[in-house]
Parts: sequence; C-alpha cells; structure tokens
Amino acid sequence: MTSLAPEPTDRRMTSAERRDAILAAASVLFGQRGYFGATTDQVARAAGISQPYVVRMFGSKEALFLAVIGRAKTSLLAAFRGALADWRAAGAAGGDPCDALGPAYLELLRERGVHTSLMQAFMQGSEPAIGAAARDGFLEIWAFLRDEAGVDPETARSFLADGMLINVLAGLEMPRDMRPEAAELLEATLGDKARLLPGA
Amino acid sequence: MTSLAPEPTDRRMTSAERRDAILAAASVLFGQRGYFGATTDQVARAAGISQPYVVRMFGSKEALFLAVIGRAKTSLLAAFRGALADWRAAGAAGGDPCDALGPAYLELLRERGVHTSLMQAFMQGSEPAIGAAARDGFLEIWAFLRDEAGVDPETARSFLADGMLINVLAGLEMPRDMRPEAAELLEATLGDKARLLPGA
DNA sequence: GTCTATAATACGATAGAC
DNA sequence: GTCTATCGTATTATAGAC
Repeated sequence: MTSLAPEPTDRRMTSAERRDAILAAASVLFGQRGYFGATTDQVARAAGISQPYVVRMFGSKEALFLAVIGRAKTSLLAAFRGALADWRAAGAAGGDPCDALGPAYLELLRERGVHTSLMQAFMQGSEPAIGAAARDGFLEIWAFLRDEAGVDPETARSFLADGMLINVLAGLEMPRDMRPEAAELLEATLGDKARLLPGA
Repeated sequence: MTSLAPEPTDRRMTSAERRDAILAAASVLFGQRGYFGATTDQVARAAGISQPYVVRMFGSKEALFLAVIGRAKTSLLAAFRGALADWRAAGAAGGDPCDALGPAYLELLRERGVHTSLMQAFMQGSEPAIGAAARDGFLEIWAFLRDEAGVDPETARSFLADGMLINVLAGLEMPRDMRPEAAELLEATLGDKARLLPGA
C-alpha cells in the first residue's frame, strides 16, 4: 500500500514552522506589552495571518501565552544544557558552572522575546493559570541550577539575581536612554554585551 | 479681610489623603495585573469611588499610572535615605551602605504594591511615556546608590540585581507554591523575611 | 466634588464560507 | 487550513445632573 509511505515531510515541517513563527512573533509582543497589553490582532498582523486564526490555532489568548512561555523556557533550558555540556567537555571540573551559563544567557538575547516574555509571565503571579505556570517555570530553572549544574543555593540565587537585572534592563529598553548614568549602568552590568539588549 | 485666614487644614488633608488612598489601591492593582491589565473600574471599586471620578481626578489612565510609579519611587527613595542616615548616624564609616539599604527594601514590602508596580513599569520600556518615566526612575535609584550612598559600580549593580530578584519573587507570589524547591529558593533569597512577600 | 448615563471604541471569540 | 463577517462584552473617556 502506497499509503504506508510517510507523508511528505515538507508539509508537516511547514506547519510546525509556521506555528513556531507565530509563537516567535507573540513572544516579542507579549514581551513588550505583557499578557493583557498585547492583543491577538497584533500577533496575527505580525505573523501575517488573521486574528481569528490565531485564536483558532491555540484555543484562546491564555493558551497562546502559555505556549509562548513554554517555548521560552524550552529555549532557555536548551541553551543552558548546551553550555553546561560544552563547559564540562572542556574539562573545567573545579570551577563555577555559572561562568558558562552567564554568556549563554546573554547570547540568548539575540532570540527576541525570550527573556522579556518570561519576565512578563513572572509578573502575573496573581493570575491563576499563568501564575502557576510562571512559578513552575521559575522553579524549573532553580532545579536545573541546583540539581543538574550542581551549584549551591547562594551561587544559584546570585546567578538568578543577575539574570533578573538583565531582564529588567531588557524590559526597560535601557539603551534608549542616552545619559551617562545609563551608559555606566549598562557597562557595569553587561559590558559590551549591552548591544544585545532591545532598544540598542 | 477674613478670607486671609488659611483654609481649614482638615479639608485639604482629607482631599490629599483620599488621593493617596486611590494611589495606594491603584499601586496594588497595577502591581498585580500591569498597566494594561488593571482597569480604572477595578481601581475605583477598590477605592470605593466611581470609575469616571478616577479618570477625572488624574486625567487619564496613563496619568494615573505615572502618578503611581512616581509615588512608589518617592516611597523607595525616602526609605533608602532614612536608612542611610540612620546607618551613618550609627557611625559605620568603613562599611557597605547596602547593608542598611537591603533591610529597608525588605521592610518596604509591607507597603503593598511599591515593588510590583515599579517592576511592571520597568517592563513597559517600549511604551513612549511610561518607558521614559520608568528608565528615568531606575536611573534615579542608580544615581542615589552611586552619588548619595557612594557605592562603587559593581556593588551597586549587585545590590540592584538582588532587588530585582526580590521583585520577581513578589510578582510571582512565590509563597503560593508549597513545593520544597520553592521553600529552598525563598530561604536562600529572603530567609525569614519571605513572609513579607505577596502570596504568603 | 462626586455621581449616573452613555458614547466610542477595542477586544476575544464564534460562525460559517471556501 | 485559512479567511471574512460579526457577536457580545469590556473599557476608557466624556457629558451633564446634583
């Protein structure tokens, strides 16, 4: 039976890719304006499709947002796991794994909307479904640092704090400010990697 | 002329206090749901007045939000300046001023909505008026640390990072999560002060 | 000063054609 | 799979009475 042959992979890839392109567009918009501020119509326009189709594809705006933060969490953990594996392969036994995770976190700024959409989710703790997913995602990062990377609580806490400051500078689009204080803050926090922030 | 006598202070105080009560209610709501998520009707109900009156009193929702973050910035800087003065009066010349500012920041969690409304503003950098005000406010804190408290850039950066992590745990309402990982994270970040977070 | 009533619009979601 | 048309509702803001 010819029907046993697999469907042309082109079709399925295109479908999954299109879905991911919508999620990428939604990540940027939710990252900029937050869950309530970004509209399904804005996502649709950015993705070049109709507003009802966005809702149809994900079921609801809330489900779309949950898919966005799930995708961001996956991107982040993949970047961390890759950096950790490389760091271990390079044979850095006694050192601090965060020395490898930090640069990976900054490189991820090139993928727009990952940090900011997660951060917007973190600020919705009082929304029942989103809040639960956000707490869950944050604790998954914590568990990765403690259990997979093997760092102690204070090192993990400090690493997360540095990450949250970077997220805030991304949310602020701080490079838009041209005053010397802004330059000093950006230099102290990110050095020349400040160019990766939104607004730069 | 009897009209030269000052107006009864009762009247004016009551008016200013009522305005501040509205701002306090708005701080909590904007902190929880963000600029777009909180509605003027929710603020009005929380303050026990009508929705059109909220808009009338502040001119627009955006002006109300800007008043909220202005008030939060004032509360924060007042707490910092008070703690810094006490610390200097106690004669701690060679130490780190952040040792006094940190506890003051945690005590301010009792005043609901200060940290979270500021954080929500920080995540709206792409909104023209709000973004500019948010960057301005953040840099005012930075300038306080550098110029008034006299701390070096790396100490200031690290202090701000710790603060941003606390803000995120407040936004997440992390104490709602009962798993041991959440307890470990909260203990590492706030110790017994975790009880001051929303959601606790 | 504060309210009620309401205008004007924006939004998420559904129905149904193709 | 994807669109157009549209419904029902929520939201900001204004008008105007008291």
